[in-house]
Amino acid sequence: MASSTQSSPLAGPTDAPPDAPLGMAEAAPAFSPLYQQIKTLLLQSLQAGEWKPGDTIPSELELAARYRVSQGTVRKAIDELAADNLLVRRQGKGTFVATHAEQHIQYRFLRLQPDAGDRDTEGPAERRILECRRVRAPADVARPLGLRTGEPVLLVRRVLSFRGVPTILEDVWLPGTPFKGLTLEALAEDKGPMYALFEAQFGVRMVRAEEKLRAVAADEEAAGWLQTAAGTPLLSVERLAYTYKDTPMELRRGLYRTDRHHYRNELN
Amino acid sequence: MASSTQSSPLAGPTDAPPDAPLGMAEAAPAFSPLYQQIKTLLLQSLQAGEWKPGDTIPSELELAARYRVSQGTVRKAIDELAADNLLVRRQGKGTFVATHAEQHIQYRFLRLQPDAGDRDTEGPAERRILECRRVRAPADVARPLGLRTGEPVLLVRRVLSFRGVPTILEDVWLPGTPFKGLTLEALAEDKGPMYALFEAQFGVRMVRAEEKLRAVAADEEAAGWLQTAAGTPLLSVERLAYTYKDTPMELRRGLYRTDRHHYRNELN
DNA sequence: CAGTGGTCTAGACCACACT
DNA sequence: GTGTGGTCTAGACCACTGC
Repeated sequence: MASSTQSSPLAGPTDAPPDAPLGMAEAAPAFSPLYQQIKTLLLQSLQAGEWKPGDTIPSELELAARYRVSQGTVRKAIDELAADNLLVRRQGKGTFVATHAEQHIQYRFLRLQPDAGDRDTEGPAERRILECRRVRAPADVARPLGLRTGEPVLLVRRVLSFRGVPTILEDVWLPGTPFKGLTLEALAEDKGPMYALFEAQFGVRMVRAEEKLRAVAADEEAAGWLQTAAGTPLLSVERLAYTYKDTPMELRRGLYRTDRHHYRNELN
Repeated sequence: MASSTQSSPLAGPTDAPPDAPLGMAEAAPAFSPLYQQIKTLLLQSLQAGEWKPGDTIPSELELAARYRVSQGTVRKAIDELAADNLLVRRQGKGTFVATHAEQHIQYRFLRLQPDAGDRDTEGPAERRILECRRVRAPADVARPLGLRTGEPVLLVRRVLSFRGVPTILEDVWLPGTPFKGLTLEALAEDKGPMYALFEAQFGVRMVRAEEKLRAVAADEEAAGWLQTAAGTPLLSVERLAYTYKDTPMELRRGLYRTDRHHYRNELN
């Protein structure tokens, strides 16, 4: 099996045309290893919802049989998906679709931490939804989300508090179509991460995100919500979150108080 | 070879004692796979300077022969080290020790980016060393570096400018012993990343780092160096950088202007 | 061409979880 | 015990680099 260069047991679309011109019209023939093709197929199954967050996917041997490759090959594909946090392996139990719910430690994307000392006594954040409105997307929201200016979007504004201290004020912008039906009530009643609700209610799983940080001065409104003085330095965090296939699905603009907390980052 | 549970072809220190009590005194027997042991050995060779940054390490087959394991096993060990950015694989050429010099895109740890638009015209940073002094470590510097208060450390203060605009003011604290002989002149003459100089001159390779970010107001001194007004919100970035074996080797406290730049982060 | 890393296989066995 | 992921091997062949 491993020999015939690009026989591809699955007639995948990644194959080069069987009679590509020898002159090579443009790009390289784009050799793609078998395990990459498997990875793509698994990704498609995930995206299509064949297996939902929290589900266990078929065993390595099953998948190997389905795709007509060796166990080692599907293993390598799964390894990469697990490295990207799309799948979670659990020895003896199986391989699971990653989820923002019950993800042993919640708030996977929230990098704000209490300063030393308060580590243990912190407890979970108290959430307060200020509003949830359907609006037309301003240009600076539409562009990053890949929408056109004026298309309908949802705007959720909320405040997170720790130990009673309002610490985060954020606006969450969501494209209107995939999140049709999201209400303030649903958000207010929900416990657990917002991204878990997105999975359960709308089948949208956030996979990765990019953040841009700045230091800004609190304006009157922000100062009010965060119970601090206007002009106080705040950490501005703009997050663009993506689903499968690198599709942007959420724009979040937050202001963080950093007098008792800090934003923690690891560099490798 | 793969069978005898823990025969360990290399008599590594990770082996469980051959006659551990069946009652299991305390922790688990700590089963450690072969490839992990190989990884540890490679790490030791790196740390000992057997192969220096930029060097090519022995081929997979050579290492497999040396350690008496299969190629696949050393491959997995190297894979993990490459994932941690300690090694770099180059097909057809070999496996190399990662380096901060010539690392195709420099400043691996600097996350500050020009805002959209200025991307191309930015060019390299202009550096100005303000001072380089030998001092006694204050408590808040000694602790994170794993030193005792009052031990000798080096303090380097510098300003980085982009397109003529002073943007970063930072204090770099280094333990005195490993960096004995570092002078302002050496720093001033050097081009290229500071971490490349550390590798070349002192054999210290920075492997990973942790950063804590905050928004703060510029005091008079910072405002002066950064040519801005006192009270301007600045991004405070405290970085602890580690060498091999998770040894902290540098503490850096920086203030970033974020009016034309932002701190970019990827969440996975 | 030889040498390096990269892919793929087939099969054996180990560690872990559930029943 | 059965089934799952995890480790290890041995060998074949492919892709890339440089002599």
